[in-house]
Amino acid sequence: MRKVLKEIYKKLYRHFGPQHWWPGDTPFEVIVGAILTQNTSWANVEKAIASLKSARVLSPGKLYALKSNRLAALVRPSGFYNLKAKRLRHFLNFLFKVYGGDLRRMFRQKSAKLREELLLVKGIGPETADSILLYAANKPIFVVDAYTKRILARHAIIKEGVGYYEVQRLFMESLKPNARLYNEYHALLVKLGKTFCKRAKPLCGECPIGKVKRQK
DNA sequence: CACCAGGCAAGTA
DNA sequence: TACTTGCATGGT
Repeated sequence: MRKVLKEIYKKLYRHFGPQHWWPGDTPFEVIVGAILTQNTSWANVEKAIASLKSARVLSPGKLYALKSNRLAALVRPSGFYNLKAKRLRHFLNFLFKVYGGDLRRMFRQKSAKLREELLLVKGIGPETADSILLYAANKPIFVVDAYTKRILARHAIIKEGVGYYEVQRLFMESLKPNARLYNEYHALLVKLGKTFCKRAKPLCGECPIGKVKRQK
């Protein structure tokens, strides 16, 4: 089992190559993207980020100073705009209250502690918290999503319906704690999922990891 | 037309 | 604990 996940990574990387995921200009942009992308395609998130940039408000202080309805209007292209405006606000409240609005200070916090704090923010669940830790803070925390579970289940590496933390632990106990690796691996799993592992039509025959030896 | 996209909170049982 | 639903839009 320890080796299976490494083998899958190699196959995915050979097949798809590097994904250049989360090309945000700043860590703050990545965090905003992590909240806006919830249940939303990345293309629409980019439109929302672009509108924030053109309004020149894509920084913690500027965003914090916006009225809620103005913020909602700016993030409208990403969908769920009223909800997401609130969620951004909740995060900013936390950031300013606990870390004085200073992201670098926040990232200096121990990742386990920061993770707990992020999960207390309304609108930030496990996947978003881990995305922030990995993609914005560059901490070696593995991000699990629906594709990750589905792909592993299809290859009989896990059972259907296992919890987020079980899957996360599996990755983190099998791989060295390397943020660069976790970053690429998660992105590759999403890529594979979109290509071959949709719910409606499983195409595991053509899947590049289809022939991985499955052990228990 | 149905279904999905890089989820989460709140309500219910 | 484990489901269910609202949240809103744009692409395929």
